[in-house]
Amino acid sequence: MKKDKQQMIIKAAIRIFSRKGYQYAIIGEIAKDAGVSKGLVHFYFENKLDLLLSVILFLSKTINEMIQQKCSLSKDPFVKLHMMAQIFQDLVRQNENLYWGHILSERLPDIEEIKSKKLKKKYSEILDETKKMKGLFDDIIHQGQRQGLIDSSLKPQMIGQIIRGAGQRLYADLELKQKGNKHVGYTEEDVTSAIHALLDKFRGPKIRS
Amino acid sequence: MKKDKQQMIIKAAIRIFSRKGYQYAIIGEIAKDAGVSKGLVHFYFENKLDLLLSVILFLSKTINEMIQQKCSLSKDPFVKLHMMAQIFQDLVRQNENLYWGHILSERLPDIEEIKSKKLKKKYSEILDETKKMKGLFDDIIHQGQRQGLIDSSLKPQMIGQIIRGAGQRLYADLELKQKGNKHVGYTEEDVTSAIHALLDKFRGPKIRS
Amino acid sequence: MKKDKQQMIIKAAIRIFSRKGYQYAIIGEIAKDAGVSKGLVHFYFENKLDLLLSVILFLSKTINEMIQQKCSLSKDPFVKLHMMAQIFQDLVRQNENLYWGHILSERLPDIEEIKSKKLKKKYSEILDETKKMKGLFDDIIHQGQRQGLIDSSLKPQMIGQIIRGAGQRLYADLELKQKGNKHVGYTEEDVTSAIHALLDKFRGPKIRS
Amino acid sequence: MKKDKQQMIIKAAIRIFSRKGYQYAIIGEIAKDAGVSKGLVHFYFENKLDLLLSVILFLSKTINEMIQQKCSLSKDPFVKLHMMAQIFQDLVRQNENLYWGHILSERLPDIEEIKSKKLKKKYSEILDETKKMKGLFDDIIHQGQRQGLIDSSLKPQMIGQIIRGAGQRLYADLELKQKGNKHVGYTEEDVTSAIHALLDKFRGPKIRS
DNA sequence: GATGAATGAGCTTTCATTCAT
DNA sequence: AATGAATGAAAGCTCATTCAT
Repeated sequence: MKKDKQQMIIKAAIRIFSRKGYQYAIIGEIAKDAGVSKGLVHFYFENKLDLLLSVILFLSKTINEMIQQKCSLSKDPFVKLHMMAQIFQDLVRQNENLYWGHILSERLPDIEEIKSKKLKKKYSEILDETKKMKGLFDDIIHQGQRQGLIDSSLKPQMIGQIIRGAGQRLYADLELKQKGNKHVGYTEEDVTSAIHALLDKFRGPKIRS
Repeated sequence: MKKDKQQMIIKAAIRIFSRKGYQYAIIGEIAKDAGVSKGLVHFYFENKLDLLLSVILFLSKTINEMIQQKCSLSKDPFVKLHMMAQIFQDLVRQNENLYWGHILSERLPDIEEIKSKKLKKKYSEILDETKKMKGLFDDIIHQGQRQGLIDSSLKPQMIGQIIRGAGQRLYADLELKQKGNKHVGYTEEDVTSAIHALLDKFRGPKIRS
Repeated sequence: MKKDKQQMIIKAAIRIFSRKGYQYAIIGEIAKDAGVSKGLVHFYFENKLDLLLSVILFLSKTINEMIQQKCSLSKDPFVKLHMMAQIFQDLVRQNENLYWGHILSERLPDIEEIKSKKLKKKYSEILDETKKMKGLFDDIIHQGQRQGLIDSSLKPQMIGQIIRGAGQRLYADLELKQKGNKHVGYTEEDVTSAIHALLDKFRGPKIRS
Repeated sequence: MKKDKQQMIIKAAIRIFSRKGYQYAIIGEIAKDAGVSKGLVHFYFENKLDLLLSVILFLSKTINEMIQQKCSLSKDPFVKLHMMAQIFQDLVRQNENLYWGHILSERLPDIEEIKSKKLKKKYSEILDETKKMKGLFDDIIHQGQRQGLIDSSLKPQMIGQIIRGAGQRLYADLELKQKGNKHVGYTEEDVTSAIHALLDKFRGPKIRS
C-alpha cells in the first residue's frame, strides 16, 4: 500500500512521457494524472530526470523479466524471437495502447554531468539492463547461428538491431495512426505479420523438421 | 547573397537539432553556431517551430531530390534500393557525421494547433514530401514485386518501413559510438553490409540474370 | 521525561541555527539531528519561528541566569565584567565550540506581524530578557562609573555595546578559523586577552587599591 | 548607459538585502525596486548567489577605494582611523540610511560548493578585498604602534577587530531604532562619539605634539 | 537587415506545514 | 506522543520572443 502512489506516479509518467515526450511533459500534469500532488512527485523522485530514469529502469526491468520468463519455455531460437515480438505487443496493449518505446530512446545527459550519487547509480543500472536486453537477443541469435538455424552471414548484434529497429518504426507509426494520421497505411495485424516475416528472413540453411 | 544567412541558420539548426534534439536546442546556441544574432533567427523564422519545420522541409526536399536523381540511373529495383542506402550514408558524411535522421522523427504538434497560415502551409509541404519519399520507396518495391524480383508476401509500405527503421537504428547507435559509448559493437562498415544484406533478404523468387 | 524530546529539539536547533543560520536551517535536518520526526517538531512548536523564539528565549534565560549567579560573587565591577566575558567563553565551549551568538542577532519579524497570542507572548519575554541582559551590563558599568572605577565619559549602554560588539566579532571570526579559513590570524587565547585588555581600557580615574 | 540597469539592480539589491537579508529577499522584488523585469536580473547575474556576490564585491571595492583615497590625506594614524570611521558613516547616509553592513556578513557557501568558474572567481575577488580591507586597518595600526602612537600590547589585527566589531554593533542597533525599536537608548551622535572615544583608548605612550 | 538588451509566461523545485494512522 | 507521507504556496530559473536602436 505504501509503494502504491510511487507506482501510480511511474504509471502516469509512462503515459505522459509516451504521449508528449520527456521535455514537454509537465510534472504537474503527471501528478494530476496520477491523482497526487506535485510535491509528492518530488518526495519520491529527486527531480524530473530521476523520474525519467526510474521510468526507463522500470520498463527495462519489466521487459527483461518478461523476456527471460517467456524465453525459457522453448529452445527453438525462432520460437523465442517470435515470443519476444509478442512481448512488445503485449506491453503496448498493457499500457493503454501507448507506444512507450519512445521513452527508452529519450536522450539522456552524459553520465558525467549527473552529480547525484543516487542518480548515477540508477543510470548505470539502466545501462546494465540495456546491455542485458541486447545480450538476451544476441545470445538467442548466436545460439541459433551455431545450430545453423539462423543466418550466419551477419553478426548477431546486427541482426538484433535490425529486428528492434524495424519493430520500433512499425509500432511508432502505428501509434501515429491511432492519433489520426491518415498516411499510415497499415494495421496492427500488418505489423505482426511483418515482424514475423522479417524474422523468417533470417532463417539459416538448416531447417528444423 | 541575401539568403546566405538564412541558409547558415538552417545548417546550424541541423547540427544542433541532431546533437541535442529539438526540445533541448536553444535558439541562442543555434544563432551562435550560425554566427548570427538571436534576433536574426526570429527575423527569418516566425518562431522555433518554424525553424524546425524549415529544417525538416529542407532535409526532405534534399533527400527526395537526391533519390530521384540517383534512381533514374538504373531500372533494377535492387540497384535503386542500394543507391538509396548509399544516399543516406552520404548525407550523414556530408553533415559532419551527424545523424540528422532524428530530426525527421521529431514529434510535431497536430496541424490544427498551428495558427499561422505560413506555418500551416509549410507543414503540409512537409507531409507532401514525406508522402513522396514513402512513395518513391513504395513504387520501387511495388514495381520490383510485380517483376517478381522482390518478395511479394509483404505490402510494399511494410518493407519500406522495415528498411528505414532498421537503417535508422543502425545509424543512431553508430552515432552513440562516436560519442564514446563503448557498448556499440559494430563499425560503419558493418552497418553498410548489414543494410545491403537486409535488402537482399527481400529478393523475390525470380533472379535477374 | 516528557519535556525530554522538546529539549533535544531545542539543542539540535541551536546546533543547526548556529551552523547555517535560521533561514538556511531546514526543519527536517533539525529533527534528524534531534533524533525525532519532523512531525514532532511541529507538535511541540507552532512553526519554525516559534522554534527560533524558543531557542532565543532559552539562550537568553540561560545567559542571564549565569550572569546573575556569577556576578553576585564579587562587588568589583571589573571582576564582574571579566566574569561575564568568561561566561560567554564557557557557553561557546559547552555548545561544541559553536558560536551561538549569531542566533541572538537573527532578524525577527516586527511584533505586529505575529498573529499567534502564544508567539506574541514569547516574543515579549525575549524582549524582556534582552532588556534584562543589557540592564545587567549597564548596571555594573553605571555602578562602576559612580565609584569612579569606570570611565564616565561614555554612556553605560555605549560601553556595553562596544564590549559586546567586539566580543561578537572576535568569536565569530574565531569560528571561521575552525571552519578552515586561513585568514584569521589569531587564537582563542588572543581573544581572551584582547577582551580583557579592552575591558581595562575602560578603567576610570580611581584605581582600587 | 548600457551598464545603467545592471547598476540599478545592484543598488536595488543593496536596499532589499539590507532590509530583509539575502535569503528573504525575493528576486522579483529586487527587480521591481530596480524598475526592471525579473528576467533582466538573470540576464546580468547567473543566479541569486551571483547577485549577492556582486553586491558584496561592489561594496567592498567601494569601501576600500574610499579608505585609500581618504587615508592618503594624512600621516597621523589616528587621523586616518577617525577618517575611516567617517567613511562608514558616510556610506550609511549615501545608502538611504540603510546599514548595509549586514550584507558583508551574510553567510556564504563554502567555495568548493560553487561550481561556476565565474562565481568562483568573484568569490576569491571578495576574499581579496576583505583581506585588503583588514590590511589597510592593520597597516595603519601597525605603523602607529611602531611610532609609539598606538598601544602596542595587542596585535594590530585584534585592535582592528575590536574597532570594526564595536562599530558594526553600534550601527546595527542604530538602524533598529530607526525601524521603531524603542529600546535603543542612543543617537547617531552618541555612536560617533563612542567610536572616537574607543579609538582614543588605543593611544600609545607617546603623544603627538 | 542586424543586434542584443529586455520581457514574462511557464516551468521545476523547495520546504514548512498538515493529517491520517 | 509520534510518525512520515502528502500537500501546495512560493520562489528561482529558463528561454522563446519582442523591440528600440
